[in-house]
Amino acid sequence: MVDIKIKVYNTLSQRMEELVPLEGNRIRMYVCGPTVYDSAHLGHARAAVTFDVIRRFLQNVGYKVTYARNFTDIDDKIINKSRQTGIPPDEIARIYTEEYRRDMDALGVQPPDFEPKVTEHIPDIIELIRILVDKGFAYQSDGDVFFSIKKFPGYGKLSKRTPEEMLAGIRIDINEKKEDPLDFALWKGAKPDEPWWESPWGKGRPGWHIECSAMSMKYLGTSFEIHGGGKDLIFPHHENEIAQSEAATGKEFVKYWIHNGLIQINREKMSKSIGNIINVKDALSRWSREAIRLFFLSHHYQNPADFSERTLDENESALERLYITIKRASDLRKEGSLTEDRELANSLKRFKQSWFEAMCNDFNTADALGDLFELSRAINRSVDSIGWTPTLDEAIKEMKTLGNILGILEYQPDDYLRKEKLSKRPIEITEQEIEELIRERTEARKAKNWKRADEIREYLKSKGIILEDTPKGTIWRIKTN
RNA sequence: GGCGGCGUAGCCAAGAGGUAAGGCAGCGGUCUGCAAAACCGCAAUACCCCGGUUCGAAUCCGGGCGCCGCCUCCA
Repeated sequence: MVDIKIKVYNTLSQRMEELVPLEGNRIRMYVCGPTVYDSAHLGHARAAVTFDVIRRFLQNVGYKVTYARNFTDIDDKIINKSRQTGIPPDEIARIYTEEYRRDMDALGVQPPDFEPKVTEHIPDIIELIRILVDKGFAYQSDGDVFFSIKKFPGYGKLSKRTPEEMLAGIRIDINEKKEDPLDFALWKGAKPDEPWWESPWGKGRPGWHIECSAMSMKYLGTSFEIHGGGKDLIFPHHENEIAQSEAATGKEFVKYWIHNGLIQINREKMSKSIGNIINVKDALSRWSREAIRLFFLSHHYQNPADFSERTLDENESALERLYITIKRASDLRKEGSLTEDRELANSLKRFKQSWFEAMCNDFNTADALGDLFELSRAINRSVDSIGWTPTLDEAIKEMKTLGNILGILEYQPDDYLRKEKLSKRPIEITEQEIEELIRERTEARKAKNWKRADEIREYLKSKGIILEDTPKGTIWRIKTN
């Protein structure tokens, strides 16, 4: 059994609640994945990283987590893209699905247990719509099938507005096929040149919301613990999912609704129309994946996160600090005091506990990171004052473990400090040349030829290489900024 | 117009009744041939403003000001 109390903010109740599984210690979570018609951007990345960390944390404290994230691979946007490019819709979907997987992998996001695609679940979707029609929640109208929001009394409970309020601000075109302007499509009759599937209502394709109901219930059951996604999905997407699912099953669909805040660029929404989209690939060409994760995690997941190059640079520097700590502690000779470092042991205990408290408080990664940095300082202090002790090994191990739950500190220190950074800012010098110059400089230093030694260090610095003279010799790393 | 959120040091960002985490940048010191890294120290004295509740408020309440999101495809 899991004996730790985790509090989560539930969008549905608008308050913090204790996370309690519907049964046993199993947590099922479904997160809305991308519509695959274009490259993944930082918004997709944040959602993926947020729930990746939630999943890792829940697993770490002992929950058995089943995680599903869908691909919407048939949709108006895909069809439009196909028209623009001449590439068939299924090919568009295939290209961007693969790209999304590569991008998420590059960000260190672990693949979900299930990644269902809409086009592979048409029969499940049709079956769900049929149930809704049979129960009188949905009606057919000229080849389309609509959900009748009037029939579902709870409509608006997630987004906290009544149908009257929604109607007041409505800007959508009035569709005369609908009985009520707020009704939404479950099934769309095929127009000429559109992909279609056979259904009891004629040729067509699923509406946008029904897929997530059908697929989440298929893989996770008619009721499950966590459903997540970006805040922008609360209405209408998630509101509609609740209506469809609960109308069909008569049961509560999801216990906890979790929504991550959106990425902003210069205090402004990131969007196609503004033209300020930052792709995952572009971000990764400039910053390490862990610096990007650190950027997300240094904000509470519910808050907006304002992107800027400066902030990302700062996160890269901060990450470097942690890796340098690991490196200098790991490089110590395992000799000297075999007794434990009491002070470090106490710090370790304290910061570890504080870290878990932060994570249990609605996955407050920003707070938790503070503990990681404090642990880092405690480790450095121990290295400076005592040197190697068994406690030090333990502290480093723990620091990595806590970092790993956040999906950081997964590199070997040298791989991060040299190779990873090298790939971000190519330098015009080879590792061999660097090593050779370091040897020459070491000789110069032995001869107390400080002029030559400083010359070499300055030269390497101009190439983006930082040298450090340590008791064990000279080490190098790539300059951060 | 309706609904929701935000405003904390030069910058980023936690905290949400008990006297301001952490990171980046900066300054001073220790260490160093000099550096770098690390460590120590300094740095918010009204936490947007004005009132109120309280022994006590950045945290709660009321009123302003500024900014943002959703209501339309969107992570």
